[in-house]
Amino acid sequence: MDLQGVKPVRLSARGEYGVRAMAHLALNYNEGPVPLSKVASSENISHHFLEQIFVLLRRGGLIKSVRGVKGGYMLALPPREVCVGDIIRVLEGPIAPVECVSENGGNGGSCRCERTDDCLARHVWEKLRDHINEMLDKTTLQDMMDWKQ
Amino acid sequence: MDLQGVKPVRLSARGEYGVRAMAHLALNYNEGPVPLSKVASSENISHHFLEQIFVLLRRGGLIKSVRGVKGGYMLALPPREVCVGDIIRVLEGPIAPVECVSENGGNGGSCRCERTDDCLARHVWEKLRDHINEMLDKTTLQDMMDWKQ
DNA sequence: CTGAATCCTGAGTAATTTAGTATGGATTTG
DNA sequence: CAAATCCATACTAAATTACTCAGGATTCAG
Repeated sequence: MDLQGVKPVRLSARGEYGVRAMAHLALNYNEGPVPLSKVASSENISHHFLEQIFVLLRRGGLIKSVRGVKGGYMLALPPREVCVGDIIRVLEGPIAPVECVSENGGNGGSCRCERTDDCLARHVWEKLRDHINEMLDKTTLQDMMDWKQ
Repeated sequence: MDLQGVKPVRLSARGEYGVRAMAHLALNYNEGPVPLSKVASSENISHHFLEQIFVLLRRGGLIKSVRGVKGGYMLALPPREVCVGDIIRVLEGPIAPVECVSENGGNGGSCRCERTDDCLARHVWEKLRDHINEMLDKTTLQDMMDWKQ
């Protein structure tokens, strides 16, 4: 068994691109819509793939769109009010290290372990899940811009 | 695009099973080797798949094996000295949310974003990576047993 | 009022990864 | 020697990922 290409606790390209694209929109907040082609080329993301990502972000209420010539996308809220956790959850679903401790998880979903209370590992997964969510929810797009120097 | 089956920041079955199996061995520390079949059946894990996991754990120095009848596996160190982060890294490689901030990553690997310094997202990934590793490195098998009541 | 720039929608797909299975060999104890 | 165990390599079906493809709808400029 090779361990090449095995990467734990990873985001998919959707989440990674999505956060980068949202940061791009944050930098242009209040300057009118930014066309998708602009974001795609400047962030080096496939145009069509980014289109799919923006569909999810729009449906999730994180961005607004303007159609037609001079159209484009813009943040639906000020950068201070959009956190990275929101972006990732909209693009990838609930954040959890294993199914057991996922939102819908518990025991209803496709949990790989049928025990609940007497599972020694469960508490680790819960703590990890909460750590990750808390950190991502505390970090806003504004924070990301402020870190830049 | 459906969001079914999309789960961010997940462990693979290898990591999840591995931690459960190690916890099982921890409960039997200093009581002689535990046969793989015992762990597999009691943890509801495929025998052959768990065999592959134990190969990695042994090569990683986390467990020792005894061959033959009455053989089996046991922790190579006391539960206090084995952390969850070690287990996951042995089974799944370096823990990082995106390639850019992975061990080998930086810019050498297959990073999806070629910018390094001026990437607004980078700092978020670094903080998230450090948060996750720190939490998993602070949690030992002994801690997991102590949490049980 | 037409053409270009944009957003919008759904289907399709090649490559990779995952979570195993299959097969058989090596070692030790009773 | 037989059974229980570990050890090693190769294979594979299903799912997922990261897109591409094809075309439609809307708006603005000239």
